[in-house]
Amino acid sequence: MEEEAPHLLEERQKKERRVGLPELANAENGKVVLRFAPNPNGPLSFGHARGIVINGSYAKKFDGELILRFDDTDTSVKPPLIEAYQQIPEEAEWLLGFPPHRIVIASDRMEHYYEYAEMMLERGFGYVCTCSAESFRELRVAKSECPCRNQESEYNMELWNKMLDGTFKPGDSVVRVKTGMDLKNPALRDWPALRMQDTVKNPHPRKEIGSKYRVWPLLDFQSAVEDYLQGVTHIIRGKDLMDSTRKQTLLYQHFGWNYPETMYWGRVKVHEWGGFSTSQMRRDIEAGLFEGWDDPRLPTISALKKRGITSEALRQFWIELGVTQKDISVPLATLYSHNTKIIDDDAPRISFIRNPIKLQISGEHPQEITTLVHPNHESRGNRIFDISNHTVFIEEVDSNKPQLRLKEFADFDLTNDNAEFVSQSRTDKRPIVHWVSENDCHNARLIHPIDGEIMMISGVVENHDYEAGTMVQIERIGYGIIIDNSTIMFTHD
RNA sequence: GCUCGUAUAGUGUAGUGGCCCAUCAUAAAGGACUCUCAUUCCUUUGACCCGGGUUCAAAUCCCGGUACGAGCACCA
Repeated sequence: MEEEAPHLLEERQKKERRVGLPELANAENGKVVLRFAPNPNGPLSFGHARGIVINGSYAKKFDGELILRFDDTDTSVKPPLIEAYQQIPEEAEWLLGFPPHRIVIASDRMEHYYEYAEMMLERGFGYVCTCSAESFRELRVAKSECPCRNQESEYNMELWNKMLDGTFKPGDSVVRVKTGMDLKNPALRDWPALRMQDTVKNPHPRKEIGSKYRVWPLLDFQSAVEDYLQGVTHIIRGKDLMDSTRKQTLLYQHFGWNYPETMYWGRVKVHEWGGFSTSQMRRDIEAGLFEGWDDPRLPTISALKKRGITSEALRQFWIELGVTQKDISVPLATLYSHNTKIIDDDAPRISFIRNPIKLQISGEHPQEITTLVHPNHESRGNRIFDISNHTVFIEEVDSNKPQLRLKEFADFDLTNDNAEFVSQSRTDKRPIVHWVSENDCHNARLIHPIDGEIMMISGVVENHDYEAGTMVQIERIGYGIIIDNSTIMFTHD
């Protein structure tokens, strides 16, 4: 049987659960080229991370390339932010663990777009349309052609030159791709490829570009041409761009090109954040509602990084969600759970006392207590608390417990601010609370972003010399990241 | 209005006609370990949108409905 019908044996096998990313159609090892193309109108946000992680992971898996492309062709509606040109590649590298293989800036590639626009006009599958946006909208709905559609290519070139030399003004004309006004899908009918922008009034923020160009490509055209020029083999993007694929495929047919393989993901919301738009965040920051792009309340990559979310957790999170076209809403708990698994084994334990209450200790007791930096790793060393002055701090919420055990120290009975030593060994089920000795702590604050507010919790923290950026486990509170010697940012439970 | 897409436990996700009285994770609840409300481990709860059809056999294919989302921008 093995020889005659091996497939029958194979089919008996239990199907294994697929883990990780789904298969990529027509992917040849070493020849896969993917791209992620954000508008640099702000630094990367949580949602962008999906594009970086998914495309980057496929590039890595197939030993291919990831292009990071700045689609910065709009200077008025969503103008680029100059800092983003540097910040985005840094954030992309942080997220991926490797830098993008190529970086392409659309505003550096205008001559190419012009070249293909002219080719389109010369070959007769594009035309300069001088109808107003409103009147064309009516034509699109009515499935009727506009008069400009049947112009000779010489005349189109004439009008094109009027766009280039500024005889035409923004709004006067636009270059359209001839796809058909009778197409079933209204979104595809003779779509606009290039338009004019007033770059004197709204100069491009890159100073080498500034007011250099009047005519600018729109996304569908620029992206399509650039994907071709860069040899992109696979496009993975949001399903809101499905009609973009259809538009671009029609353009590719005109040029005689083959469109890349495409995959889409659905819309993602986070329970705690709702939707998020870069433009809106930019307005809010400029209005002073937030401290900056890395304000811990914001769903940006820089904020998450600053709060102590690891890139590894972000990668696992997005890969786990996969590339389904479902519109989903996920809780942050999922991301936090990944993060906990990554940091816990390494995070030193530290005591932070919120709203500290000072306690005088009476009775015979040890002068010094030693406890582990990490309960699962003795090799990580000890923490030492000196209580020779008989003074410790506990949290205010613990101070109303008449009987308690100071963790790793001893059982005590409380009366007001006095703690009577009972026993060093554990004698009953009294609650165990964390504490610090007055001799080994200093004033500190815990920054806790919650519900759109930033709570500043003052207290005392045990003395430590952890560097900024160290992830710690704050005993009985959660995980946090060291900001400086007297500041910890709360990361999550 | 036209066009397109999606629909599996609370939340995500696997599943492409028999292996599925449905996978894994997360969440919740309970428990073990533990001198943290941490980590680790164990247990439990819990789902194929609805209605037809095709087939010996459907979560999986087809049709209809419903719900949700997206596009129809001189934004990306």
